[in-house]
Amino acid sequence: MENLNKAVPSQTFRRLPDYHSLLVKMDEQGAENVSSTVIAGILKLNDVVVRKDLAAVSESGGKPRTGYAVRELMKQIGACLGYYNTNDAVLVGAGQLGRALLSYDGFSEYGVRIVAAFDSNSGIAGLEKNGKPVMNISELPDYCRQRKIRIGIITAPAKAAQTICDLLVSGGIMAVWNFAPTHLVVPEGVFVHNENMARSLSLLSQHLAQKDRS
Amino acid sequence: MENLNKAVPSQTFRRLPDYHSLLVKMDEQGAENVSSTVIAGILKLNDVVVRKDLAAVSESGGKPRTGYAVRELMKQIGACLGYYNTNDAVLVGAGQLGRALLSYDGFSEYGVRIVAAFDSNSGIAGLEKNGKPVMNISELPDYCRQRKIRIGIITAPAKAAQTICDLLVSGGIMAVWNFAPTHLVVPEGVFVHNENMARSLSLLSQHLAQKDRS
DNA sequence: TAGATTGTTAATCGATTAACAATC
DNA sequence: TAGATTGTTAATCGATTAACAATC
Repeated sequence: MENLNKAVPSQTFRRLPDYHSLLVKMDEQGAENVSSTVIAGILKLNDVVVRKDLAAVSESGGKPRTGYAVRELMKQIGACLGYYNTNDAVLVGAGQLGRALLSYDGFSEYGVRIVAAFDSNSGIAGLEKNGKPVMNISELPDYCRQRKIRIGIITAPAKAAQTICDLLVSGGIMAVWNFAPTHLVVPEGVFVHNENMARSLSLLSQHLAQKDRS
Repeated sequence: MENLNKAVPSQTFRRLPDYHSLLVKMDEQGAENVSSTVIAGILKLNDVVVRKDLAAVSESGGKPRTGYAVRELMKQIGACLGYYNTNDAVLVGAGQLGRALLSYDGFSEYGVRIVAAFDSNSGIAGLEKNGKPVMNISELPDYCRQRKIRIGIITAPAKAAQTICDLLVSGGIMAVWNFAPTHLVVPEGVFVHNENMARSLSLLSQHLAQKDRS
C-alpha cells in the first residue's frame, strides 16, 4: 500500500467523484463488498487503474477474494474529496443560472454551502431566495471579510466577471468557481476553477463530427 | 507545421476554449497580432505549449517577429471547436437548472441550440420557456427521432438520470451532456460528458485544505 | 488447497519541458 | 543586419498498461 501522505495524483483525483457516486449507489443497494474489476467494468476503466487509484486514497485497501468494503471505501473517498469539511461560499450574479445554483441544496452534500448571493441589480437585491439573502454587490467585500468566506461563485455575464472577481479577491476569497466564459486574472495564491461549458459543448460537437466523418 | 489531419491531442483540445475566449477579447480590443509568449503569460501556460497547441490547429501558423494573426487564429480555433456547425439539442428536467440553461442563449455561440425541453411533471409540460416548448417526457423519443436530434442534456435528479438517458438513447441521441451527479450506462458509440459539479467543488475544497495545512 | 483478487514492479505511451535551429 | 519569435527535435516527466508476485 502506498504512503497516504503523498499527494493524490491529479488524474486519480479526477476519477474519485465517479467512484464515490458509484459506491453510494452500491451501498444503497446493500452491497457490502466490491472488486476492482466490477468497478472498472461499470465505469469503463482499466482494472489496474482502479486498484492504483483506490490504493492511493484508502488506508485499509482491499482484500484478496473479497475486494473492497463498500461503505468504508465510500467514506475514505468522501473524506479525500473534502465532503465532510463544509466551506461557506457566496455567489455573485443572481440571474437564471445563479438562482438555479442558489436553490440547489445538493452542494452541501459535497462540502460547500452557499450562504448569500449578490447582484448589481438593486431590484433583485433585498430578496431572499431559498432562505438565502440576495444583497447589492457593494456589500460583497465587507460581507466576505466579516464572515471569513473563502469561496466565491461567479454566475454573471463574461463582461462583468473580471470586475466581480477583483471584488471577491478584495474580500479575501481564496477560491473562485467561475461559470462565466472568460479567463480571469487573479493574484498568486488564489485558485480559479473554470466551469467550462464551452468546452463541454465542444466535446459533444466533436464527437458527433467524428461520427459523421467515419 | 504539423499535419492538420492528425487528431488534436486531448490536452490541447481542453485548452482551446481558453485561447478562443482570450482571442475574442483581444479582437474586440483591436489587437491584430499576438505572440505565444503573451498568450502564455496571461493564461499561465508554458509558451512552448502554446506554440505546439496553435501549430496543431492553425493551418497558417504564426510569423517570426509578428506572432499570430488574432482574428484568423480565433476563427481557426472556433472551427476546430465546432462552433460554426450548429447541432440541435433537447433538454430533460425542467427544474431550476434546466430552466436556467433553457433561457441561456449563449450556447448557440458554441454550436449547440436547445430546441425543446421535457419534464415528467405534466404541470410544467405545455408551457413555453424562452420560446422553447416544454413537453411531457413521454413524447421525448418520437420528438428526437423525427427531428434527428443527436444531443441530449440531462438536468434531472440523479435517481431519474439513468431512465432518462435510456429514453434519450432510444430516441437516437448520440451525445449526452449529464448534469446529474451519477454515472450513466450507455451502449457502445454513445458519448457521455459528465458536467461534474461534485468534482469542481472538491477541487475548491482541496485547494483551501492545502492552504490550511501549510 | 486452488483460485480469485489485490498490490507492485517494469514497460509503454503521451504530454510537457528544454534546447536550438529556422525565419522574417 | 540583429533580434524577436516561431517551429522542431530530443529529454524529461507523469500516467497508463502489462506482467506477475503476494495473499486470503
